[in-house]
Amino acid sequence: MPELPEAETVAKTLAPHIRCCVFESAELLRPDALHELSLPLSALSGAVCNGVSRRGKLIIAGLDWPEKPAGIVPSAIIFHLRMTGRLFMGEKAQGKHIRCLFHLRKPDGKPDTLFFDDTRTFGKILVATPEILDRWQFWKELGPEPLEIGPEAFAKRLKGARPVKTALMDQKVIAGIGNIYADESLYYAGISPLREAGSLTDAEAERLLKSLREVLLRSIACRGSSIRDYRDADGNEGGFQKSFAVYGRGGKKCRSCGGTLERMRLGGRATVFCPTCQN
DNA sequence: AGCGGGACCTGTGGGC
DNA sequence: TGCCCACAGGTCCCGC
Repeated sequence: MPELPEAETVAKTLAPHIRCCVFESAELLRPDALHELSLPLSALSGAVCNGVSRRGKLIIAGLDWPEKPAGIVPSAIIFHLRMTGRLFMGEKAQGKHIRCLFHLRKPDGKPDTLFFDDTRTFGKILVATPEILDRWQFWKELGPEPLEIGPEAFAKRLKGARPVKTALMDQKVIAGIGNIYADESLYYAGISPLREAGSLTDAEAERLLKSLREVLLRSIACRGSSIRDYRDADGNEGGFQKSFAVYGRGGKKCRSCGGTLERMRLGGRATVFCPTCQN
């Protein structure tokens, strides 16, 4: 799933469920769901969730400590859902791919459980301190947020001989863009995914950033895209998949020129574009 | 240095 | 109906 709009939607829908809840205990059903840099889940006991945010495709549950215990105290739990990770609440385990359970105590004293479910097991949980984040290369190198960066800074980051689509999907260049939103934004910007990243003019880079923002914001408004696995924290599908212009539409008609959309592989990923409208 | 390809997993859908 | 293969929203690692 989870590119930026899906991570944003999960963060938004998860927050009201877990904000102000106490983490009492956790069960790790699949050990490799825990990131190699993570503190053990036992370090969470007594933490209170102070909110849920997002950075790129990462979902971040912030932690407060009403009574600080001795020892190392985590400041956040970071979830990377990768392809098929899901976060949702429930009374008891549901589904056969639950990787981790977090037992919570709500402000009213009632129990609740946060589930981390992940069919393909690529997803990761990181119980982190600021020092751990400082050692996490992926985090340190994560590029700027596409909804915050300005056009000049964005243009400067698009460089090199590699295809512009590959650059867009590089989390070091810009955070949160995956296969869907790379293809969609390049289509709306009228730029071929094969163009050398460094060959874009300032005007083209600005157009690409504008398209990227518009696509991301439209998708966020639809609560993300559900191709197959993705659901928000309430179990609801997104709706933006109904609006795809090119993703998954190889061989179909371009909605702008009526020509046939071309499908190819680029950097190992399925890529769809209009050879007439994008150059 | 930077690229392409494969690996990591499980499930699904299409073609035969 | 059933089998096999290709493919799936993301990163990481290796060799060239």
